[in-house]
Amino acid sequence: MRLTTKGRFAVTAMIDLGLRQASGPVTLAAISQRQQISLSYLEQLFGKLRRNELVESTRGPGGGYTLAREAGAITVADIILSVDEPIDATHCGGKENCQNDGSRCMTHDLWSSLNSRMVEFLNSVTLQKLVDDQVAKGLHVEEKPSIKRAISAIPVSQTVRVSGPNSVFALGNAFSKV
Amino acid sequence: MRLTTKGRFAVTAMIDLGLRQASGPVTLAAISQRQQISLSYLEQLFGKLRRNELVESTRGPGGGYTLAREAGAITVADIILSVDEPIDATHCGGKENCQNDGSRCMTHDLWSSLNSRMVEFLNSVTLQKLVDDQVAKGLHVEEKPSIKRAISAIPVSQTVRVSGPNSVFALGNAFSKV
DNA sequence: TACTTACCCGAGCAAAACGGTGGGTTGTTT
DNA sequence: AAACAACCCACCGTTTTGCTCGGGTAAGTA
Repeated sequence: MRLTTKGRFAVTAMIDLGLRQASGPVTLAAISQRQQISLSYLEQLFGKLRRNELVESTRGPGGGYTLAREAGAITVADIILSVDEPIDATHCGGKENCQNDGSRCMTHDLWSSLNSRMVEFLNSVTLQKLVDDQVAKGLHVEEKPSIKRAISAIPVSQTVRVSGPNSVFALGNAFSKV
Repeated sequence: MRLTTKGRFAVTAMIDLGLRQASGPVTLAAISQRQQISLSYLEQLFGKLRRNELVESTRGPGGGYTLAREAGAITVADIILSVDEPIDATHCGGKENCQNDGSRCMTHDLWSSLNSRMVEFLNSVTLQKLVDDQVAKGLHVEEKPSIKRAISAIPVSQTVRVSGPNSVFALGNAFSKV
């Protein structure tokens, strides 16, 4: 379990996806603009997220990404472990060829335990929780309903296509929670 | 809060120090041999640990490092934050110049909250806890009392000097818990 | 004083990872 | 056919990682 900005970008992008996917697939270009992450970098991240079956992709116009399962079933650990493949902090590569003077390489057990506790914790935080937090904060911070206007203004005109199999649920109930 | 092998090495070395400091200052050379970490790399890590007042050093023959306070008052977060100085995962450097289309840069609040939860968790794990775990595992894994023999065999002959102010408590009650 | 030990410090260095760019392809829809 | 957007891959400059080397300095011992 490594924890770098790479994993943070992935979580940020997934939250953005969780916030917007109600109105159909979300394009990486849109996430790139909103979250200020380069498109190609997002492509790399979502390639890994897709191979780890956290997101699903739809090609062609009106396509984009959606969550592969509900946000409540995706944890922060899932996301981070997908893009930040773990590294071994052991010099002996998992084998037991590092005993020197009686105290044999305590690195294994030590990190496997602390690591499992870390994963356990990050597994307790679901994407749904982070999305909810974001919605709550967004409402409290900006008191005027500029968000709702923005949401209802964005999709219709340019970004979202209202016909085709990719946008069946298009609008109407989008962000009904808000 | 970053989490790399650097922080792991630091924690590993600190556990080694916590296990051995009862018999006086522990040299980096000894930790280097036991934990298979290069001496100069350890020097860099312990330089940061000392500047963050987690360890104290004693120079000269018989010198080495000791914990600056009891192991129960040192947390994993203390260690990791000492050697792995944090980095900002925000593109806008703490300011609010990243609002684009209504949803202004949610990275700040998001990561500050998740980050504080991470630190909170790693702050709940003390070095004493890790040392105790290590002692317990060490006793269960190797059933024969080879550890005790090793401990009582090492200091007298070569490594530790029995005179001088650095080794007053030298032996006798060393590792009395074991 | 001379000597040893061991912390201290800085420069440097190969390898890896980070974050990003560019160009091209495949598939879908209009 | 044209537009769109996911997909794929190779490359790239920079930073970080781990580590080495070489010297310097403080504290003890003979």
